[in-house]
Amino acid sequence: MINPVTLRDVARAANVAVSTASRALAGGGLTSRGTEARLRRIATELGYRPNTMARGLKTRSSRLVGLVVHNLTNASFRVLAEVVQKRLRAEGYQVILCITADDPEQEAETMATLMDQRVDGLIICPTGHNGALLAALERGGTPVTCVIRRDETVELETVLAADPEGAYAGTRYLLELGHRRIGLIVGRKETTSGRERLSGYRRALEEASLPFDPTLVHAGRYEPETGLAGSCQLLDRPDPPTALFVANHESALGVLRGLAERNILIPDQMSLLCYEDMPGFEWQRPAISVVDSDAVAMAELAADRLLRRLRNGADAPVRPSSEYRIGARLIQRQSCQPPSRA
Amino acid sequence: MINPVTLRDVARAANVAVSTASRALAGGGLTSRGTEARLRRIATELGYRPNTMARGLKTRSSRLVGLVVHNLTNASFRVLAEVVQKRLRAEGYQVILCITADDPEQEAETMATLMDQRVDGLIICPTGHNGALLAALERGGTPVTCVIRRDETVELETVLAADPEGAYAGTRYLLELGHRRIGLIVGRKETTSGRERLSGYRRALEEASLPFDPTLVHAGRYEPETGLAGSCQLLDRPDPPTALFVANHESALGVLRGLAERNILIPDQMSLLCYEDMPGFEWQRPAISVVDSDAVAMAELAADRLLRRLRNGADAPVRPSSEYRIGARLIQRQSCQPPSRA
DNA sequence: ACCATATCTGCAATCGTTTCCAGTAAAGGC
DNA sequence: GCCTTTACTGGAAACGATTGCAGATATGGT
Repeated sequence: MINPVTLRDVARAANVAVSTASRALAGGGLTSRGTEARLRRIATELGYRPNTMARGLKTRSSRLVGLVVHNLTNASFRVLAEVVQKRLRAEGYQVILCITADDPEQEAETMATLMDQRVDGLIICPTGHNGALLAALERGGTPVTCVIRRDETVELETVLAADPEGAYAGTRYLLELGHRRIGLIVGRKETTSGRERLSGYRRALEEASLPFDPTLVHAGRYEPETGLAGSCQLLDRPDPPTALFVANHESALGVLRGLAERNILIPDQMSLLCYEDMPGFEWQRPAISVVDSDAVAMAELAADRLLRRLRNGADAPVRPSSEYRIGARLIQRQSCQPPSRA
Repeated sequence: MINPVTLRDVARAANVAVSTASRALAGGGLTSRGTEARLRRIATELGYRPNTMARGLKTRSSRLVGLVVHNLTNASFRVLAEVVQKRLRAEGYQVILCITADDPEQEAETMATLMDQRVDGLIICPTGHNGALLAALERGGTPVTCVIRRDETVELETVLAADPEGAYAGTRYLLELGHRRIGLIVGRKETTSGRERLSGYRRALEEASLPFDPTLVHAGRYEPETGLAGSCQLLDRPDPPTALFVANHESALGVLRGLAERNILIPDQMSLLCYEDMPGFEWQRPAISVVDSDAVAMAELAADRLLRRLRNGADAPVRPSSEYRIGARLIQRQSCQPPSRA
């Protein structure tokens, strides 16, 4: 930096001590109104900007928070990043973006560097394999808020989608349309969302006194390839389902292709319902009906919870476990109909 | 932080001065091999992690770089964020994510806080209204690399897509298929990309000795609504074009809907070519052909250029202007055909 | 007039590092 | 064995802010 005008420069220009300058610029009425105004004027004249590192060193707060996500391709993560960044900036915090690719090792490394930066807080979608590190952070006084996924190994403030209810509502919607054979393409059982969405599906089936047919379920990673593989499995059997419930928007791309390649028309020959909304679904013709997990609300809540604890300082009342759920909404568009032939 | 084990603690535990401890852990052979090993051992035993703020205060480098983009919805920005984050992290830098919504005021505010953080460098897609601030940063010794868009008001290292060539290649491809009336849906003239893509389109037309018909061009923001409006304008005329060149992937969503609503089949009744690839295009049936501006390559190059200057320190050879262009690639899929009836 | 109080200001220590400057001890040259 | 060089190490001063403490001035009560 060529022009590092420091507090000392400001103080010198105003003929006061640095301490006075500091107090004046901090406001809070610790100096006379006169000096405060004068210092403020001189500071802006000189273009003084406080050095965050020096301040942080002294005050032990960096005004930095870490945001740790698996990627930015998934719409939930993307929204999370946008919303969190916006909300935190409004409160004077900067966001350090970290991407782990859902890899525990990268996650651990990331956390180490975030601790080095002395971040004031952390919003993370955990892999589930570094609970100890997260707990250590929290114990050290750095609030941690988990989002989208829970780390099962440890008790932390966590914001989740109401997946069981969402999947239940979606399945029930299809059932009420008259579908009896509903294919489910869902996430792996290792993930919270995978398990919970499956459970909601099963509950709706049970309630309708329909047997659970495991061959109608295809589980895989959240990728288009999964959807394609799933549609092969489900559509090419002698008794294909009349409706497909795709529990992730990335897999949905593969499913759409699977359907198109077989010239199966939506919604006339096959009803399609997806989990998690994305821009393309609304614009697609026919527009895809979805159960939206409301990533915006989740992100807002996560930011809110973290900010609350950030404000309280380390002496915040630490509840041992607090889990928040954001309700899912069924958005009916054009991709679901009663089955053509009962 | 409950456990802030400092260098002093390490030094004390090893019975040496802090300065020795500092040198030992820094490596570089300024201490005997024995003490270095011992200090290193003790440091890990105690779980010592250097305080980035204290170090930064002294060394005048924060190992932080700002990444400023308009949003994360656009695929180019998303890729930029992912790639830049990854490359910089590999070199020990953390990325501060900033989102401006293409708003000059937010951009200015963002830049101020980034300067406060004493970021070591900046990668930005500028709005074009804060050139002075960017220039000031650069002059102050903080390297700034612009990407995707250029700030016309000032000379900075800039990485751009080869938009004129890309649009030319795309248009030419359609011309060679035999199309003579090609609709263009493009960005606003205020943006570099909008102007340059239009110019490439015109050049291809001229070369083919075809007249430029301004009524075949629809310009607007990079949003689905633009595509929808554009398709209304172009498709509902008595003499609609036989091919559509959509110069942005977000508008493409609107165009796809416009076509679907009119039951116009791709590629039989209308050829469709888009600018900028996105995952959906490949999975769509028919798969959409694109001119891809290769956001990954742009991001890599931007990160490379910034890193190079970061390594050289402020004494880097500052070339007054250096503009890099990343070539576009035509990816032929299934959405383009010769026109059905000449 | 005098003292207690309230208001403001300055000095100096501190946060956790790095780095300059000496100083000590070992090594080597003669 | 003495002197120069080399190899390590320790002390102390930064970096740029905040903040406890004490001193100085103004204010008010009597």
